[in-house]
Amino acid sequence: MKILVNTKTEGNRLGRPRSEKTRKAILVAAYELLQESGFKNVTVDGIAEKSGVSKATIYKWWANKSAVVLDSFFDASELMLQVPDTGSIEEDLFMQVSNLATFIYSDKGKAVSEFIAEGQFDPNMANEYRQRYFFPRRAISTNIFERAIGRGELKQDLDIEMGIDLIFSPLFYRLLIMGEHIDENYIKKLISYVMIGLRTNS
Amino acid sequence: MKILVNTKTEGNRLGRPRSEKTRKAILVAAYELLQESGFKNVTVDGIAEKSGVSKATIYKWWANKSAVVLDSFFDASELMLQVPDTGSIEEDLFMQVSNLATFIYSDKGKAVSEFIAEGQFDPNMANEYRQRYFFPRRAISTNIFERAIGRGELKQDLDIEMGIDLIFSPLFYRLLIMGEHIDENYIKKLISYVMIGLRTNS
Amino acid sequence: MKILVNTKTEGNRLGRPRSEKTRKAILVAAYELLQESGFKNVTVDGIAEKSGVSKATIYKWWANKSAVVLDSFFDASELMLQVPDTGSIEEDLFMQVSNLATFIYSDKGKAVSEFIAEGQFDPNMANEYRQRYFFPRRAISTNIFERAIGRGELKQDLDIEMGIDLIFSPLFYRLLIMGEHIDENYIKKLISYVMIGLRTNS
Amino acid sequence: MKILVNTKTEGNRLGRPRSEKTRKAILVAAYELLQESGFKNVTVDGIAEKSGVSKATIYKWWANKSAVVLDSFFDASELMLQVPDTGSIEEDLFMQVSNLATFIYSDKGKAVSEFIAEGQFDPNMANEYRQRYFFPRRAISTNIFERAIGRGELKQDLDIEMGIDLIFSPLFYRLLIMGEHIDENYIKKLISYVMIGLRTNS
DNA sequence: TAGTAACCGAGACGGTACGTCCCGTCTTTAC
DNA sequence: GTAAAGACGGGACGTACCGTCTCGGTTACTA
Repeated sequence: MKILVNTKTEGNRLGRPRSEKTRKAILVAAYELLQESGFKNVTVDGIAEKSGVSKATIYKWWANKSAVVLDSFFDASELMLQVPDTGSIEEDLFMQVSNLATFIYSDKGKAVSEFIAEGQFDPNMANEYRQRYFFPRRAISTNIFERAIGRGELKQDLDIEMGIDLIFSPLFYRLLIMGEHIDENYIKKLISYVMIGLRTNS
Repeated sequence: MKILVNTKTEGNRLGRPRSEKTRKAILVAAYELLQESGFKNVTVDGIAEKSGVSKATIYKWWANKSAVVLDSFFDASELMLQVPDTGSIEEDLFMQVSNLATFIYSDKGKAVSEFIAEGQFDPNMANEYRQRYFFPRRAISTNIFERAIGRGELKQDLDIEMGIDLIFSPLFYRLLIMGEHIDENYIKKLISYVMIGLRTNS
Repeated sequence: MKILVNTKTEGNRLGRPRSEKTRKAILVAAYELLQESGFKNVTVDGIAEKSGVSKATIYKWWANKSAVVLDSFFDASELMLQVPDTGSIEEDLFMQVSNLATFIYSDKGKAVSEFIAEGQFDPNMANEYRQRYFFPRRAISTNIFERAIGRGELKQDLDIEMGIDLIFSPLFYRLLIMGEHIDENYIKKLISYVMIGLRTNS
Repeated sequence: MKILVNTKTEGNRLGRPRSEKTRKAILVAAYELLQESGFKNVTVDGIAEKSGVSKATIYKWWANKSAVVLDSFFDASELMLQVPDTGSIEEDLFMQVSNLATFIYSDKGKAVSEFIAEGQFDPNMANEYRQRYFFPRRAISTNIFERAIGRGELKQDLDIEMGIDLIFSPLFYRLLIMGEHIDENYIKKLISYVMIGLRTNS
């Protein structure tokens, strides 16, 4: 499931092997700069200086600034995705959405909206974070919905993809377009509204 | 309702008045470049050259590139917002959402996602397009919802803001994050799912 | 006779005029760096930093490092070319050659051999210093020879170009290829040897 | 007389001996690149790739790019220096100078001026080509002059070094500074002019 | 015939400079 | 005062080549 930006098939043994220390130094520097200054203000020169690595080395392994920074983000987020399983679809979804919301509004999470923004101008980047960030999260939600269907809580013929869209998209709409935070009440109400339409008896 | 980027004009009377021809030339050039090359590839030098206007003049009236280009977009979209009123909430919403979707996926509309993207790095810009683009559209939706409540179609105590979020946010989620188009069937199904939760009898 | 690298026809009046201060700052910085570090170690970044001018400005007016540095050299050498006229061809030539030798072996003059060197890889540069440095000097020598012919000292049908070559080329041969200095005795002996072949009665 | 760049070999016996095949491959590749692209455009990476040898190996045996390329030049020029002996100083010198001129203006010989150029910035290199290229040639000229003195053609107390300078330096002056070719007539005239000054009866 | 020292290919790496691009500001003259 | 023309400082970009290094693997003397 995890798609890496660059590893160049580990099986190569010819020549001097890539320095793990260097790779890590780059990612750490990139991530720190991202936290300090935000995506727009991170520069490759800056990463090079901070990490003590030459620009050429950075450009050898990553296509451009976006690629390094994105990679540094995933490298830093040791992202044990939790799979909520409380027995109630509302509970499960609430946990997942509010965890996500908490992260997205946190210092560490503010990069997410910057990545989405940059992704509008850089299709490769967009594809990358979709694969590495959003798809794994949607997979968990799919699981949550499937279990709920199995328990008879939700319609048998439910369009799960749309269910997920309904639950998560307001979060990003508020974040990206309205520029507003949402709170727990909003999430609870949202879930309760949506669930009515998805239930067995509706 | 319409908020302009720059007018400051009103009360000034001394000296040569601002040339309307120049203003228009800038906006037209900016808009054409936006269509041709996308937001990122528009440059102020480019606008100046294409319009035969000096850069100083552009910077005199607009704060930066984003401001001109955004303004050119609104100047070009002679945007008579239509207020659907079919007597059915589903019909009204379907019209509004599918119009919006059609636009957003069109050549002219692709700028919207670029503006949202740039807005993540430029709060002023974000505020600007919110005021000029999104709030007017939400106002119409509010009207649609209020009429439906009045007709008894929807709950009396409905949280209209959240209703609007539920209907519109999947469109942008798919656009900005999933990078996918949505079709009429998606919109219809979406509205039908959501409406169940908002109806009087639910 | 003087051929300038770049002035772009003084008659232009539109737009902000080129800053003489900036031009001078660049040339001064370039010349100082040339003296301090030698041609190879001069960098455009260095000139930019030392002069407080942006690299873009430098590259706007000069094609590359060589062009600026060469220009700075001529700008610094306020080169009142002296035309010796002692009444004796030997005296005249001795003055000219030993002046040249003194300069070429001085700190300021060591750039000349670096320019010639660089000229082997950059035909434009070679042409430039030929026009600005060598041709004017040869013109003076031509004058010296012509006067001597007029006085009857030298053959009427003398190949003046070759005469000049014979007098000056050993200087550069010793400088560029043998890497040796020549002294006054060498010059005197050289002139006396050559003159025998060029005299009327030979 | 022949001074090699690197041999250091002599006394070593332990370990794997240096591969002659590798040495030759490097020199051949370097020389071909020199011919194709000129000195400035030869890169060590290029030599390594073309020869199938690693950069480290190149740097193990030569100090830098200049050293390899210069060495490749001498390796390629199987330079049986001919010693003209026609019985006439004019004839002997004409043969030597015109041979040199022909070479210097040929494709293979254009490297000479590039070496001289590079030598201005790299004293080691300058010393190297002086020892390997110019001194052997001057030795032959010395021989020619000495024989002529022995035959009574030239002055007994002739400054031979200066005689050689006078004959050869115009060739390089024209090549390096004027950027011009010289032809047979030039050489003949040059020799006849110079000889007058050097003869017994002058 | 086994050790071992030196050789060698592959290629990663730090460093330094390059020349380009675009931003937003400033400085002229012309209207 | 408005405007065109265009010079300018700043700052980042991505590229190129240098010379050094670190691996794994090879080769041929010497014990």
